[in-house]
Amino acid sequence: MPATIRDVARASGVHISTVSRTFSAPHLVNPETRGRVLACAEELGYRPNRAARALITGRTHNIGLIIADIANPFFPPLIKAAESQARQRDYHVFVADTNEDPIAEEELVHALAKQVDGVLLCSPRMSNSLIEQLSREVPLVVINRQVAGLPCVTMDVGQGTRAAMEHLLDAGHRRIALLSGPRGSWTSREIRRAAGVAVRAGGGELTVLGPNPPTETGGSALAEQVRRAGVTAVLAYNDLMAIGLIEGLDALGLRVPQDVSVVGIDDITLSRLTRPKLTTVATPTAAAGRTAVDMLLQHDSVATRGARGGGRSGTIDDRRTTAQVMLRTELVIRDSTAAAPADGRHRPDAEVVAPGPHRLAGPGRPTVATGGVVAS
Amino acid sequence: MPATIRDVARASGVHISTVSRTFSAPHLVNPETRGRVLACAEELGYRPNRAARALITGRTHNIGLIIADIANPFFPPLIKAAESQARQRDYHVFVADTNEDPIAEEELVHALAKQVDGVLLCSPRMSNSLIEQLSREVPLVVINRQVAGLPCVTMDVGQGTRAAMEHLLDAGHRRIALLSGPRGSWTSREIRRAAGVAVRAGGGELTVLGPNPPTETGGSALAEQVRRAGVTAVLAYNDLMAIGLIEGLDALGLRVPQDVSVVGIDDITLSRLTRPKLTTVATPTAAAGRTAVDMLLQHDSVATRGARGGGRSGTIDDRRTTAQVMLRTELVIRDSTAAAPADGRHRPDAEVVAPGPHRLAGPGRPTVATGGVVAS
DNA sequence: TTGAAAGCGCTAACAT
DNA sequence: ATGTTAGCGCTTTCAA
Repeated sequence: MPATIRDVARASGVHISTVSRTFSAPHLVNPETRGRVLACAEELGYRPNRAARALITGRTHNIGLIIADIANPFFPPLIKAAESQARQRDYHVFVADTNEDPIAEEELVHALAKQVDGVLLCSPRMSNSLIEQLSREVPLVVINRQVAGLPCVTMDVGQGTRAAMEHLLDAGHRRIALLSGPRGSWTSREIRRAAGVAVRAGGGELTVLGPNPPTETGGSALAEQVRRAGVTAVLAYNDLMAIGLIEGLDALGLRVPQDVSVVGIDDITLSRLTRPKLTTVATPTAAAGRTAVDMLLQHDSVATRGARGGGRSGTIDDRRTTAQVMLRTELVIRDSTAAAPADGRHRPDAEVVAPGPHRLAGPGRPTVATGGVVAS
Repeated sequence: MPATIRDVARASGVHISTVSRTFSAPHLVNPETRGRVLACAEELGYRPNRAARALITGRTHNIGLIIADIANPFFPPLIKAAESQARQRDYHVFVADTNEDPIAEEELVHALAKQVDGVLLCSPRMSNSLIEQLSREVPLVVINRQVAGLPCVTMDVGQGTRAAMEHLLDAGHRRIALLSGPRGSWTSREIRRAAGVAVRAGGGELTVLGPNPPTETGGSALAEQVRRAGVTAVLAYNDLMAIGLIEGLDALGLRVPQDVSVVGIDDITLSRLTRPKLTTVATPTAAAGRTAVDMLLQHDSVATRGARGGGRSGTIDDRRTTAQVMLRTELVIRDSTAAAPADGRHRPDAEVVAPGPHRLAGPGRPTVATGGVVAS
C-alpha cells in the first residue's frame, strides 16, 4: 500500500535512481525534474523507507538509549532531551529499560546493535571491560560513567559532593552519613571518594551505608541505621533516597532539618515539592542527554560505518578524538539542612571510613575535559 | 564486520536459505544441520538483521510510542510497562515526545510508520478524524482517548470523577471547582462531563477553570482564580496540577485541606510524597501500557501487513474485532481533603456550569467493554 | 530436507 | 543530468 520509490518514478516519468537522488542528493538533479518528482512524491504520500536505505548505506538514523530505570524520575528529563535532540537531527530513538540489571544491559546492546547507529548507555551497571567489548560492536556513548577510551558524559558529582559536605561542615555537622547507591555505579563510587576526602578535610567523620537500591524505599529503609549511626547529617546518593530517608526518619520521630540534615543529589522536580524542600546537588540531566546525542552523532558522522563504503572504521579508529565531558553540578540549598543540633548524639555503630586507600586524582585516571554547562 | 547470513552459511557448509530457515522456521531443517548452523552462528556472533528481514516480511518487530510529555510523571510508568511488555514479545520500542503538540504528533506518526508494526498514541491532542486517517497508514492503538472504530485503552476517569465528587459532597462541600486539562484532551472532556453530572446530582455548584497546561505551573497559576471563585473544594485534571494548586494556595495563605480540599487524578508517585498527601483518583498507568501493547500485537499478528504476502489487510479490515478497553480507576483518600469549612465563603466570579448540553451516555458513543483491572 | 533464484526498497558506482 | 546495473541481508517460492 505505501508508495515506493518505483511508484514515484513511474508517476513522474523518470528512473528510480533519479527519485532516489532527489531525496538523498538533491543538488545532483535538475531543479525542474526535482520539482516534478517532489510533487509526485507528495501526491502519493511517498516517504523513503529508512530500513531499506539503511541496508545499503549502513546508517539507520536510529539511536538506542538504554536506561537503568525509566520510572526513576532522574531519567525522564534526560530521555526527553535526548529524544528531542536526536529528532532535531533526524534520528529516532529506541528506549529500553534494564531494571538496573547488568545482564539485561548487555543483551539490549546486542539486540539493538543492528538497528541503530549508536547506543547511549545511561548509568550502566556492567563492567568496564564489557562496555569496551560492546563498543566494538556498536558505537557507544556512556552517560554517568567514565570508561577509558570511550566517549563519556558525566556529572561532576565529586565537586557537588564536596560542596554539599562543606555546606554541612560549615553548619557545624561532624558526624555525617553517606547513603551509597547501587553496586556497580560509577557515580556512587565518585561520591564516596569525594565525600571521604571532604569530610576528613573538614575534621568530620563519615559513615557509609550501602550499597542500596537508588529508590525512595531504599532510602526509607535506612532510617533506623541512620539513627543508630548517631549522625547529624546525611548525604544520599540521590534525591529519591533522600526523600525516602526523610519519610523514614519522620516515622522514627526524627525531624529534618532540626534533628538531622539531609542532602540529596540530582535536583529532580520532586525535590522542590516535598516538605521540607530538599537541599540537593543539581545535576544537569537534560544537558547530559543532549550532549550525549551530539557526541554520538558527531563521532558517527565522521565515521561512516557503511556496508559498501569505508567499512567499520570509527568504532575503533578515532578513539583519539574521543571526548570525555563532565558537566558542572551545583549545590542548591533549600530547607532540609540546618545547623547541627547542639547536643552530642549517641555513638555510631556502622562502618566508619578512615581516609582509606582511595586516591583522589591519581595518575591512572583518564583526562577529563570539563566542557559542560549547567542546565539553568 | 558483523557476521551475515552468508558468513554462517559458508562456515557451516550449507546454503544461506538453510541458515535462514534455521532461524525463522527451525522445524523445517534437519536437527543435525540445525545444530551445526546454530553452533557456527553462535561462534560468529551472528544475529539476523531485523531491518533486512523486515524489508521482505513487512514486519519490523518495532513499535512506536508517542507520548505527550515524557517529563510528565504520569507517563514514565506507562512507557516502562509498554517497553517491558513489548520486549518480552521480542519487540523494540521507539519513544517520541510531542510536547503536547498535535502537529508534532502527526509528523511523528508519519515518520515512524515505515519503521514500526504499529504505533501507540498516548494522550493524543489531534482530532479524531486525523487519528482515523493516520490509522490507515499504520495500525494504531489509542491510549487515553476513545476513537470510534479504533482499538483504545482508556481509564475510567468518569467513574473516578464521580467517586471524587461524591467524596467531596459527602464532606459537605457544595461549591466545587474543576481545573480542566489541555485543549483536545479526551480525558479532560470526560472528567468535565462526569463532574457536571455528579455535582449537580449532589446539589452542588461546579465552576470550571480552564483549559490549562497539565503541569504544576498550570495548577499554581490557578490559585488566585480558585480563591476568587469562592469554592471550598477543587478537582484537578491531574496530580501535577493539584500539587501546583496546593503550592499556589499556600502562597495565598489558604491551607489545604482546612480551607480548601483538593483532589487530583492519576496517583503518580509524587502524590504520596508531598504534604499534605494528595487525595486522588488512581489511574492504572502501567496496566494501560501493557494492555495497549497486547492489543497492538494481537491485532497485528492477525494481520500480516507483509510486502509479499496478504498485503495490507488488518489495517482496515478487522475493525470488527477492534476492542475498546476501559480500565477501572479508584479513589485514594489521603490528606488533602477534609470536611468543608463551616463559614460560607464569598461568591464566585468564574463561569458556573449549569448542567449544559452534555449528554452523559448518548447514542453516539461507542460501546465500551469494561475489561480492565486496576493496577494494585 | 536442501539448494537455486527472485526480489523486498533503496543507493551507489559506472555509463551515457 | 539521467539511466543502468549490481547488490545491501534477508525470506520465500519453487525445484530437486
